[in-house]
Amino acid sequence: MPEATETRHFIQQMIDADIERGQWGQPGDRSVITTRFPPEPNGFLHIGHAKSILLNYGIAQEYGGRFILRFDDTNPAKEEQAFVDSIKHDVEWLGAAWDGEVRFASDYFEQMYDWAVELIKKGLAYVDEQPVDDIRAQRGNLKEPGKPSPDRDRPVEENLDLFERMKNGEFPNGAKVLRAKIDMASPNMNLRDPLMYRIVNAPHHRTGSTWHIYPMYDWAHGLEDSIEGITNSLCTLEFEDHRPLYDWFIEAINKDRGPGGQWGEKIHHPRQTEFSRLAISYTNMSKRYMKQLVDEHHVSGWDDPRMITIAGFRRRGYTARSLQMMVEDVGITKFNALVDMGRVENMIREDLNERAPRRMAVLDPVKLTITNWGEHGDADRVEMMSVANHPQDESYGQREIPFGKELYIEREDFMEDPPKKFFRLGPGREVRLRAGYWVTCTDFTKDSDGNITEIFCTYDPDTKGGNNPPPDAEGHVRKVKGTLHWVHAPSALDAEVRQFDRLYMAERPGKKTGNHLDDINPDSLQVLTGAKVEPSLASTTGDEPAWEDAIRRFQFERQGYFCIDQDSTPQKLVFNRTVTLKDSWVKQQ
RNA sequence: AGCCCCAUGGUGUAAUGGUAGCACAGCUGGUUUUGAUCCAGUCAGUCCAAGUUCAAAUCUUGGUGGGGCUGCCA
Repeated sequence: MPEATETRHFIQQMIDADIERGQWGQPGDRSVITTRFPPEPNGFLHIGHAKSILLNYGIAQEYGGRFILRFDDTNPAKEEQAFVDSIKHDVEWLGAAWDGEVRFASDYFEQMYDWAVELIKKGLAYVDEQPVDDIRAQRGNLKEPGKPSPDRDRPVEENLDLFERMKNGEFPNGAKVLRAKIDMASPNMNLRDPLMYRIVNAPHHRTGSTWHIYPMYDWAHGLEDSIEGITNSLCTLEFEDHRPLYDWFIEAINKDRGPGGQWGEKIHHPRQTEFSRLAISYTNMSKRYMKQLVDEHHVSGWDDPRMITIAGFRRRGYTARSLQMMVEDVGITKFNALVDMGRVENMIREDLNERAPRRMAVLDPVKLTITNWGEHGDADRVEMMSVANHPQDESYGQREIPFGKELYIEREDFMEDPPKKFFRLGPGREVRLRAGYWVTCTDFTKDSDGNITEIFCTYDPDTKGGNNPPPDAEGHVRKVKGTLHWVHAPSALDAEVRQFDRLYMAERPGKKTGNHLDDINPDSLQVLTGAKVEPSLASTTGDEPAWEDAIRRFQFERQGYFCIDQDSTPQKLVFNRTVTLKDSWVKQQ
């Protein structure tokens, strides 16, 4: 039934109040709301970024405002065009459509430079020529105030000259910096005369060799937001202490601006609000850790299905919708929460249960031969069985699957000496083969290691389609507890199935020893090369939904959800297990 | 140690001075040609202490616990 009252998180409530008050323009005008996602193009996006992207995009959508994608490319040493492309793809895949062209911080370098000059002229910034270690030592620490730099009171004209020469590339890396003149004794370290520019003589992926100085993040970020008219700068908790600095920079620029002012109009002052970043148990969101996993080949790449990158989730078979649902589920707060990985898995189960067509696949096959198949017709005959593609959704229709004398069933569905609660096959036991027939085990063979090599059954021709047999003379209907999946041996297709488990065994990887590699799960990847799948998987069939990313996903009945991997070819099918089905039998054992 | 932020069932959240609710997980039962899904029921919470108030999860103060801040990274 319909939703109860929709609850609004603290950021929405704040924006509501701002709009009502006319914080950004006419009271009541919702369309002024502008948000942004500002990644640095130095790596792949992860699931934590998805929260930020979807929050910012969702706000813009909700208010009828704008959502901007801006690359924060202020450090030429670490950034690459290739990452720009992967990030755009991931944002798009998530369903967040940005307004107009993609923006780049580097497009604003000239404007930022002019403002820096303005601050120098206002006596609010100075060039510091000290070595980096001296600057660091003077900054003090958490309990001791800093000391002013000997360069702090350098005359304006000299600062202007030096800064221009920095820009022109007259000095080597690290020779000089531009600093804001704020308060070396501030209890907030960010306010102890923070650096605004450093010299970096390196080519930039977009501006080439135009610049020899590059703005520091703290100087640049708020200005980028201001230039783009961002109303709400949403960021994670660790930037809380930086907010006073961002405010200071904007106010410093706005000093003596406005009507009658000598510097022009005041610039826009965005409102920053912090929320907690996403943390998921058994994972780590650190870009550094992820890079190490890739570089040291603990995984196959940034898009390894075990990675929590957006690309990894995508390749694993997660849908954008499941990620959207997850972000919605965890909500927006300032509390440092640790989301259980199980919640994330539940989201993809929920989505795929609804949307994935059903198929049958035997991952670890053992042969099952029906010994009386020839007694009720041609022993070589193949009967086509009709089965629903989705038990809860008739619109998915039915498909025909072959059934015959020789089948494969799952090895774990047979026990030589099964306990009472084992509702599957064992000597003398009868089970239903889904949409096939009921079969009773009459015999089996083993190899010298004790492995089951073949199972022999008789089938009941009165149970075609898996249906109950007719009642006996007294009106009793024979019942069966278990239903097994199977494939027809002669027509089954070979497939490789990659099964993934969590990459880390610890809830918080690296927490105990300080090294996340100590918590790596050695068995996080299991490749099954001998799987047998039903022939309909060979090519796309009409019942498959039009997945927005064209990745084909299925439920393999009684197993889990699987998608076709990018390594798959018509000659060699490769499936990735996205997630298992919930399994109360495993728990019971 | 200084400054900043946070604290509600197992987990994630709601309640904005007036009945502590929802979801997931768990457990019990029902349906079921997937031990899935679905349905019903059930367990379980305001970090501690003092104060303000007719009334406190909510406001105040103090504690406790957790997170963040000492890059020429973002």
